[in-house]
Amino acid sequence: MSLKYAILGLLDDRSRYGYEIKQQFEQAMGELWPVSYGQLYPTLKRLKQEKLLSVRTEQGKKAIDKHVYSLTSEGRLAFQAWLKDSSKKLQTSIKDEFSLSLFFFDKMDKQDLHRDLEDLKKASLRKLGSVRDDLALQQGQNGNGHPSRRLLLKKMELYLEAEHRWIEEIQREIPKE
Amino acid sequence: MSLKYAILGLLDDRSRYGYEIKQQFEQAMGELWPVSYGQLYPTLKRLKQEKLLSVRTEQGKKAIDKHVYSLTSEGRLAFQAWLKDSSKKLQTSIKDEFSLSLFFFDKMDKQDLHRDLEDLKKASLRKLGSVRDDLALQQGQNGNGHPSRRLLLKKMELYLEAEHRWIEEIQREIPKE
DNA sequence: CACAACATGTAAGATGTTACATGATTGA
DNA sequence: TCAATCATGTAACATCTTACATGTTGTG
Repeated sequence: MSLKYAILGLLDDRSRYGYEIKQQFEQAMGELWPVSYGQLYPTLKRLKQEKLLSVRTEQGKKAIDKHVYSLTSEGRLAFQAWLKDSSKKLQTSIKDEFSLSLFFFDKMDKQDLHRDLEDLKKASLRKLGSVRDDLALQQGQNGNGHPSRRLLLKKMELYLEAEHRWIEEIQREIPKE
Repeated sequence: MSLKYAILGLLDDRSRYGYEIKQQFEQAMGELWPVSYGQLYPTLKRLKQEKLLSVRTEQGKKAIDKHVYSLTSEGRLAFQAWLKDSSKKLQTSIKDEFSLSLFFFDKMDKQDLHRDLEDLKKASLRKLGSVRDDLALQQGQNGNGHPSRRLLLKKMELYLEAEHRWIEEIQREIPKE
């Protein structure tokens, strides 16, 4: 349900075609929130069926026609209602494969585990570094980047720090045996 | 792909029936990792088709037969290979509805936003409190609980702290206007 | 000329949730 | 007797990823 409102919101400003929606969203959100065509185009189709969007075909210089989407008034209302709705949640899910594997902690080779932990820690720090670089860049071109990009990057930074701390905690707690 | 290995791992110790798998997993993982029947039973069926599990029907006192699953040797190998595999990732996803809504930050009523932020902060602190209570409990019955439960709770605590910090950062950064 | 970027889409599958459907047993 | 717990499942939907399929236009 998120892509739906991302689309509606982008079209609230002006009409756009599919390719453009993806570019714009990912440019602002960065690598933090990728959108695949395999999801985008079917969603546009569905939103059209739901009468939240209308389409017109633009024959530009290009051979391939662009399908330019606009919000219907119904679509605009739907977006505004969503934006105002206060039930939007932060979804902090901690379910992932590595965490599951800890469930079988006692069956694990402790040396393998500590090797994996080292790798995960390195990966975490690498990501953290690149996020911080991005944040610094954002700060540099002051107020130029999309404000939500800064906030998202900040969120990512805080979460990666938490991840890193957690890994170190596991390293401390689990004997190398 | 996670539930698959949760099932295989639980059956590595001994045979179990579906209901029991769910109970055992959720008891150890707590509310942090719920498993629905709508996913469990189809997955069991699929794993049987993949010949990773075998089934026998147990007619106990109950009228409803229990379907008792055991690992095949293939299943045991699959589990061990997974457990040893070092490519298991930590998946820190920061994509959720609230974060998306920040993308449309400039379209938002700032008072609504600050009200929502207050609510989210309260919800975060509530969850954090209950996680910390659980952790204290875990500490109390020393070494009695499942060790991975402690680690998962700790992870949750760190992530909720990050979430809380992030919310406060947004509150600071975005003018109330 | 080759390759990146532009532009559209479909098909299959992974991974779940929610709601429905059924019925027995146990304890208050 | 009434509710909770035990026990099994299906069906519909939701959300997203990956791989496939096709062809043009601009740039080095």
